[in-house]
Amino acid sequence: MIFSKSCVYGLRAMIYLASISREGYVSIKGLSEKLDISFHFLTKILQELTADDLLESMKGPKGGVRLSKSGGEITLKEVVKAIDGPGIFTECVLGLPGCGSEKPCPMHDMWEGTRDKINDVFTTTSLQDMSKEGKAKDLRITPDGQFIWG
Amino acid sequence: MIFSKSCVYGLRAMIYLASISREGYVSIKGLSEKLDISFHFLTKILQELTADDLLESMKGPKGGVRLSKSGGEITLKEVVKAIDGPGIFTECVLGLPGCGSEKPCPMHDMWEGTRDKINDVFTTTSLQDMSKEGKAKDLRITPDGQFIWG
DNA sequence: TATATTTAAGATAAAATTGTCTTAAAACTT
DNA sequence: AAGTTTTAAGACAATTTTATCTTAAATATA
Ligand code: FES
Ligand code: FES
Repeated sequence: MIFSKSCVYGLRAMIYLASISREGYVSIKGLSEKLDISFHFLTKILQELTADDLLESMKGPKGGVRLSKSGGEITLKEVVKAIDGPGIFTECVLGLPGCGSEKPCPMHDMWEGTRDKINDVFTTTSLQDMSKEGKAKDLRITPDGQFIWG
Repeated sequence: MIFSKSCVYGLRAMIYLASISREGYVSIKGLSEKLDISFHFLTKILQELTADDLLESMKGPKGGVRLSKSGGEITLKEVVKAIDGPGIFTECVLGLPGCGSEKPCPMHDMWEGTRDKINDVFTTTSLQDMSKEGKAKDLRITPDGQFIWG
């Protein structure tokens, strides 16, 4: 798997949040049921996104989370970086420290272009792009496919 | 990290093996010292590659491992598949089962092209390509940079 | 103010990955 | 044939990731 499970769960949640109104907060409990993710685990992941200012949270009744800015202003890269860190966009594919800075590894040249492509597509794609795509074509964001947009 | 540590160690070892003669076997002990990888851990990884017929092994004095075919005939993809499995070349980036086969996920279209690029570059690059590159330019394949080609 | 709801934070547990150690089996050397 | 070297295999341990559970803090509502 290219991303950690935490990261995948975070992406699913963020794409869903981008598909709904940002008026008011969405409870994590409700989110976890809708997306079929463990409530406590999802809570932790969303806390990371809140700490990274991609989400705003509110305690108490009527509390929950919501995107801190419009879905069109949040890139997939921001979400991945907040959860898995920037590694996939920057690290040496052979795990050597300081990719490119000093002597690179043999795979550097073949990998750099691919990594740039990954970086480009995650930088230029927003949560809104994904939620529009998913909603328009009624695509899956849960394994069982029971998820319903809107 | 895009690949597991096992996979990275396996790639480093295979690239090095492609840089030397296939006459005779190379002891894993010597390999592990040269590459600065735990002997027992490396042994396990190379066993997977042997089971996958990318390496041949021989027990006893003068024993060790060697590439089962020339470095030009083994692709990076084969090595990755043997250790980490085919996931990165085939799986849904959102972790959903059966990417593309039934309803895809919202990220499918943006990801498929990128994944194809990863697949292409790992399919068209051989161990020999990497060992030639590394040897010609004296590049690193260990973190400390103490590794010496040849 | 008291109570219920909900996130925050951190302790704990389970599972997967990474790493080490021991014993067995095979092949060479003497 | 006996002893040494080396991979094979699997038990064991440490670490990281994933998941659960408990308590605290904040907010709304009655
Ligand atoms: S140094 Fe290895 S990918 Fe850049
Ligand atoms: S279905 Fe998600 S990437 Fe193909």
